[in-house]
Amino acid sequence: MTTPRDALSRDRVLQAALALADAHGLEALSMRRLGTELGVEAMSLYRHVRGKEALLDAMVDAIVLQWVTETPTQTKSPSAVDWRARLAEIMHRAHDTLLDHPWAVELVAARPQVGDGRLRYAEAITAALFEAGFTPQLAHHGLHIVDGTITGFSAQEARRPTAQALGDRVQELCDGRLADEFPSISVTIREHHDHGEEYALMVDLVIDGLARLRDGRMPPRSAARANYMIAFA
Amino acid sequence: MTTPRDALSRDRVLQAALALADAHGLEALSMRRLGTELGVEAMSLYRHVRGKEALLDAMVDAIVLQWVTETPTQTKSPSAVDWRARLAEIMHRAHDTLLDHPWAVELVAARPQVGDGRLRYAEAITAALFEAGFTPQLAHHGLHIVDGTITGFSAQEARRPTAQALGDRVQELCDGRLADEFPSISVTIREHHDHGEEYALMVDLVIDGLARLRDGRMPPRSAARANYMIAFA
DNA sequence: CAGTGTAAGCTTACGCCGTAAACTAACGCG
DNA sequence: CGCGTTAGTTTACGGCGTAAGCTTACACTG
Repeated sequence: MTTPRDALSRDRVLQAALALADAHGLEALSMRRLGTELGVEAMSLYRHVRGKEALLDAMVDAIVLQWVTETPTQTKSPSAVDWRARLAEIMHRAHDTLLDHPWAVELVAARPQVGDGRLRYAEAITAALFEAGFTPQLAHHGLHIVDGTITGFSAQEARRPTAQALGDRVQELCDGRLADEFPSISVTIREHHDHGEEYALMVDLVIDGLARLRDGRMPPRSAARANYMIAFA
Repeated sequence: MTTPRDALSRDRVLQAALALADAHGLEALSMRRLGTELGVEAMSLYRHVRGKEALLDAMVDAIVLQWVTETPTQTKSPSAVDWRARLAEIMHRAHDTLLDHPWAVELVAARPQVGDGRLRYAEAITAALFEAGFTPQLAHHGLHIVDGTITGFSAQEARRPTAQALGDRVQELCDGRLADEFPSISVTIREHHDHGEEYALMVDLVIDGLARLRDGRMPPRSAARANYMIAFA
């Protein structure tokens, strides 16, 4: 009925979904609209995708995959660079990717589905830690620490612009009207703020912390959790 | 028509929404069902809540508020304890709260709305950092670092059980069937794993990093981002 | 006490959504 | 040619959020 050129395919559906989310946000991504965008009825999509949930999972995985796939201009092999640089690169790449696709933030946070992208991402981080001499146990922790940093901090970065747009109270804070109730943030909210620099700070903090962990250079445990548990159990 | 006892109110709606999400997950929370749960028609809820979005915002704020409100048994004033302990307490409390309400994870990640809860939460962290001698600039960074850690790492913890349940590939990994493609994680995936201990590790890492930041004890910047930007710009 | 304003809750309705099931039309291949 | 297979369509169902208008019951006033 149609030439092979414009035939649907799983990949074409996925790409269109990514494009639609990029252009109009996640809430605009409906099967019906996605079909329209592809010049096709909504139900046709189900030939190539199990359902919307599966599509969202695939979208997340496509994003995560970008965190670790090298661009064509990239020449050095991963093992050729210092593990610190390798981890920093992954974290910064994730950061930039999420800034480009802010809709992905909530999906990454909400959908733990394990796809090829996430596996390769986890493998890249763990391999870097192994090369740096981490024990399997610590490498495991390290993966979660790096992952948590990305999907938390870099996610927070990605949603920050929206935060300012919607903040009704934020304006009051800036005006100093809430200085009595919230004295500390009334001061800091006026701080100049370079998002990129702040994220770089966090990346360095985490990588440095990992190195100290590996070398047993962490100070004695604060036991704060134990205190907390006693106080609030 | 009804006695004041069972009259609706904004708070009753909010509490019912929290209970419904706790019991059956976020996807079960619809205005119609929430109404039914309260013995009322869906449209009645709109007398007390602007709409579903506003309700979700209120739910997030209620959760975040729990991260910094003291329980009745709590006696020490915040300033009476070490800033490290104070931060650790907030982070652990957030962790535990999110474990109790896993549906909140994606909401916290996706909804940057500033409500009273978030303001008091931000104030508590920033105040602790000020007491520890942080400059406003560094306190601002510190707030975002702590916040990012919570909403990323602790969120990741909260969704982990679901991850295992849905992981089709994870089983293959454990069986070693993917050892060629993913050698590193094939090793680490079998690591014993105490979530609480790992989170405590991260909390200590962050707090220690903040202290080093304050004291100017961070190693020279890795410049990894600069390299990355040159390589991939 | 009747009369009335007002707020709480209800009814109806509209346009979306995801998708199950059955249908049709084109192609590949014997 | 015939026929299974596959891609895409049609129709339909139940559910969603919520706009608009209606009913009811109470709180006051005169």
